[in-house]
Amino acid sequence: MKKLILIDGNALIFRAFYATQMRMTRTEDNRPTNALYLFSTIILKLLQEHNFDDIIVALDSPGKKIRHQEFENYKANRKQIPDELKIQFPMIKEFLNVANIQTIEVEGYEADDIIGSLSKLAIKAGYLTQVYTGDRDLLQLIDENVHICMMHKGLSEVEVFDKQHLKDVYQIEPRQIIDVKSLMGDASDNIPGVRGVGEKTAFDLIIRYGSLNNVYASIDEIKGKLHDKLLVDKEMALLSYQLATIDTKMPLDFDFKESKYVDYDKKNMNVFLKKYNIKSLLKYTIEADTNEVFEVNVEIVNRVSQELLQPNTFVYVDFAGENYHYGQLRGIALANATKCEYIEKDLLSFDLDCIDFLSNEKIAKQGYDLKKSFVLLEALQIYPKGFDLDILLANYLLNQNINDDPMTMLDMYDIHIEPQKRIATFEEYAHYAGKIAKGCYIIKEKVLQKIKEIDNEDLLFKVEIPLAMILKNMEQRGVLVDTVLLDQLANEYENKIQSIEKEIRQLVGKDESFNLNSSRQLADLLYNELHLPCNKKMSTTAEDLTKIASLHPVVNMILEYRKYTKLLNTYIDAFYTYKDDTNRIHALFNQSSTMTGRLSSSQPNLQNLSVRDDSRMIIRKLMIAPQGYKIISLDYSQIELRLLAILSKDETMLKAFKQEEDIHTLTASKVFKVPLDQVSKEQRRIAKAVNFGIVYGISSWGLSEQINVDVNTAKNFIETFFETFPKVKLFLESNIHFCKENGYVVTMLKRRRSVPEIHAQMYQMKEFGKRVAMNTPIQGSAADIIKVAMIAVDKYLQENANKAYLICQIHDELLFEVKEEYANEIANDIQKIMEQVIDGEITLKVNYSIGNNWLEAK
DNA sequence: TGAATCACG
DNA sequence: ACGTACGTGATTCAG
Repeated sequence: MKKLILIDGNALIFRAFYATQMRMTRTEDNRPTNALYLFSTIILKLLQEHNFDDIIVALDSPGKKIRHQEFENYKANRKQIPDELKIQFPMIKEFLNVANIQTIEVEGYEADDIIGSLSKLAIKAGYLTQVYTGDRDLLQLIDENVHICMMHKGLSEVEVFDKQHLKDVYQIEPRQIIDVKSLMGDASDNIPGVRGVGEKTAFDLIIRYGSLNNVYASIDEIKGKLHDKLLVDKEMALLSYQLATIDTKMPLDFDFKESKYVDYDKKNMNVFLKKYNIKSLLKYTIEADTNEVFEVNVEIVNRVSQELLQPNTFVYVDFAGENYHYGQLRGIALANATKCEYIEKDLLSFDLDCIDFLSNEKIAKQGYDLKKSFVLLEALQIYPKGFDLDILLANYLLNQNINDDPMTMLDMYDIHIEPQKRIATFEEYAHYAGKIAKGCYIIKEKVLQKIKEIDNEDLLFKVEIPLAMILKNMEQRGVLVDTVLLDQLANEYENKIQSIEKEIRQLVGKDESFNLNSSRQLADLLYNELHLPCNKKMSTTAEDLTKIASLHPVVNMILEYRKYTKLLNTYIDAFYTYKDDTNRIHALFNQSSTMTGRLSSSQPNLQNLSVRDDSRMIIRKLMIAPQGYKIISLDYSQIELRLLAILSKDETMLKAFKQEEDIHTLTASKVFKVPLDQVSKEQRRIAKAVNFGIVYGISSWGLSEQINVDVNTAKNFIETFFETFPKVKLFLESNIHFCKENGYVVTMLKRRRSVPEIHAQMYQMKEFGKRVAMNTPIQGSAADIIKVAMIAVDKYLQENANKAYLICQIHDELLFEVKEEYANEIANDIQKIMEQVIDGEITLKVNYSIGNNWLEAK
């Protein structure tokens, strides 16, 4: 028989709170967690120690109770929930979510009623139900297949009540609990009962007469004071009967598919417990790590043995530095089914057999992070070839939630390697690298099988892996920096910052102890000392400061100060840090770091150089073309909206793009109901925000915040948008639907992103899941397209060798260094290639420009 | 280490 | 009754 565990959530939460109030536990930022702590302890223990098929936690929903209507005093006596407990409810919900436990709350009903109704449904569905509660009321629900597990004291002891046990203990039938309660009342639930009748008398009466009605039918048999008491409060007793009766016929349409229990993700639970500082429960989550540690016999060799210089050996390049363009590998580890060896880099340089093996195109081999591996090997004049799998990229397609740490990747395949010590000996890190190589060798087929299962072979082998090589070349070439201008700007900004800082300190009378960079201190100054008006939580964002700039001269000075410190600290300094002796910057373009399939850039980030206004944009002038070259920039115009049109097949939107109309103006004309040629600048600006909002997975509240209108106006904009582009609405809805059905969404190239949030219990999480479901197919498809474009362009550049080089990608834009004499021709060709990566009803549009530096090429 | 802030698509 | 736009990375403060 299937077994269902049904938990009276609120009863458990309250008990957990009051039981541990004296030894309060807290998060590091001092939020109380005692109820969360004990609640989690009980649930995790229950999950581990009990066999069951389904589990549900029933919760009270906030708001007016239907029972209030029956008796206005109902629960009026109930104490206010202490604040210390109140703030733990969201944490507990988050816990249940992480624990994969279905929760149920229904507006207007209490947990009791939900449990009552659910237990009846469970009987029909063929379950044996165990209800965990601390509330004796629920004993009335006992049935052949419904047992009540009464939690006592520290909640460690559980007394299981079935019909027989109830009879043994109280000598009554389940339904008679209601009769007893209607006589004795319940102070905490504010059920009045009969004054002067307590537990003992109530039970005696019901045991003797069987029911409340029979008590009154036989009232003449009862003598003395009790007789009078019963008569005086007869009405109260009858009302109490109603109040004490748990509703078992709520209109619930619950599908038990929802409550099937699947084990929670230990990793997520680990993160959760750490977040709330619940150390004592970590044993439930790291058990997997400590259980079985992966051990391999790693031989440290002077020459790699022939057995390993064979097809399908896994090669792991061992590197520990921050940036592989500026550091050297320590060595490489090689593994196959029978052997695992590590060779240090200086010895590798002399191991010609191994070098031949690595460079032999005809011997297939596999690696982890080929981009990084190749850069490191090439620095030793070893030019690897024949690598047909990058297991990092493969794994990235399976799960974007990875960081690029091979240990955590292997963890997911139940290969648990002990983390490396911070200070390790040569033997220790060689051993570690060996284990990774061996682990990767072992999981290789499994990973490929999974790639096949989700039909991602083309994406992996025709897009991501070739792209890795293109990115490698791009990073290696780097971007040339104008050092003369760099020095000049550095000087200028330093001076500016100094003088602004001095002025500010003079103006507000603050010495060095006041830290201008501290937003807290700044907020204190502006809002508490200078009493400038603030709405929200004393925010000092540029946006909010601009609003109050006219009220005090210091505000604009702060904005200037912020601007120049930002430019100096984030950009100028970074360029000094990362430029090599040829004045080139080799930023990283990370291929496995985003959830959507985009690239990201770091060390330094070249994808967020200022563009907003002239004074900031000058940063881009630092990226220059060498003598005899030009910089060309090509960018996709409105790629995400164009994709939205293509993917949704919305006729109006497709037509607009076909006719090269301005999409923001079109939206404005529809939303504001004015002719196309009468759209004002302001209207276009708002329409642009609406269009973006659609791509981000719109909410009327979000849009209203963005464009500073009330929620209803924003709502109207959205509705008009959807009326204008009805298929866009259908498309977005179908994405949500698909996501709910499958738990993931896909892009044009079948790239998957799993969206566990879509099944979350917590409202905000679920809403986030929906927005992700709407946005990722668009943003991710745009990422797919530029990747394909980069591959096509690379092919073209190889055919036109040494004329142009890709140097940067900024999501929808590609930058090239190109020989001056070919600049126009090549820009034209690349434009065509980029535009034609997809063929359909409408083509993509690419704009380009040419200049001596990045600023000019924009 | 996380929050705040600011830079980009 | 909630608390919200999507995707990134770098710097700085404060605990």
